[in-house]
Amino acid sequence: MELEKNNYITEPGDIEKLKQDLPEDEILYDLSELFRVFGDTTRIKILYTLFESELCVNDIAQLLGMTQSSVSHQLRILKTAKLVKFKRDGKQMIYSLDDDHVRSIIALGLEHTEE
Amino acid sequence: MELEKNNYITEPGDIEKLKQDLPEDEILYDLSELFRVFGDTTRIKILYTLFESELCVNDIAQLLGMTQSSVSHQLRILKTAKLVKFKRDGKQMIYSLDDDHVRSIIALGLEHTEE
DNA sequence: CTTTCATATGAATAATTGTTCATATGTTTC
DNA sequence: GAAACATATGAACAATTATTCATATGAAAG
Repeated sequence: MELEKNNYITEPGDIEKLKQDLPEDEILYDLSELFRVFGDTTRIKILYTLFESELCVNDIAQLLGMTQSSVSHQLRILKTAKLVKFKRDGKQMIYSLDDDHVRSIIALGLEHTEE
Repeated sequence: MELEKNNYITEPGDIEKLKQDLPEDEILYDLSELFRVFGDTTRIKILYTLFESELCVNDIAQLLGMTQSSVSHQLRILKTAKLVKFKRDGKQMIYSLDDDHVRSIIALGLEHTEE
């Protein structure tokens, strides 16, 4: 039988201190939620098509060889995450990137994967 | 009945041109795969704990109130994605962030969510 | 070499999620 | 107002995945 012993690098008190340094659960949840949106091939592809020009739903679907329905579903998720915005033009909805974070986040991701 | 008509913003030929500008499928898949790793609350939390100091598995588990098994499973995914690295110290495995992309990607993500 | 401690891993389960199909909403044209 | 077109949306199904439980590996201590 062992007596009390502590092989940990951190002292037991340190754990408590580190725990307090963590951001609130809600913030970390929102953060992971954002990345989850980027974490799907279809959505990444959609975002990429919008890098160059704004496009309507049908164009995106054709470009990616996907159904209109599937693209529309995914656009909704991208809208909710404020990654794309849209305007109406007659019967069509024209989608475009919402802000420059999209570009920079994807660029950073590429830097990592390309290593 | 309508005659042939084209309401699209893009000309039919443009679609083909845009299609060629898209990166290869594999690159986009790897990219979404990377973000999928960030897209889980547990893994984001683990990464965050490693922002301040390197830690062993048990410390991380205590810090986050999770089981050792669950943390270990997630660490494996983070290892595979080259987001964390580790060294052995006796019986313990000491984990730390693998490169600075982790910090910058998370920082960018926070910028977006905090808006 | 047996026990203990720290971590890893495999299988099973539960929950989440992307796509499809059918249909609804909304706009334009006649 | 009816028909045609563009997009959105709800339900169902299939696939992916995070956690748990049990157990395996591997190191240190006696």
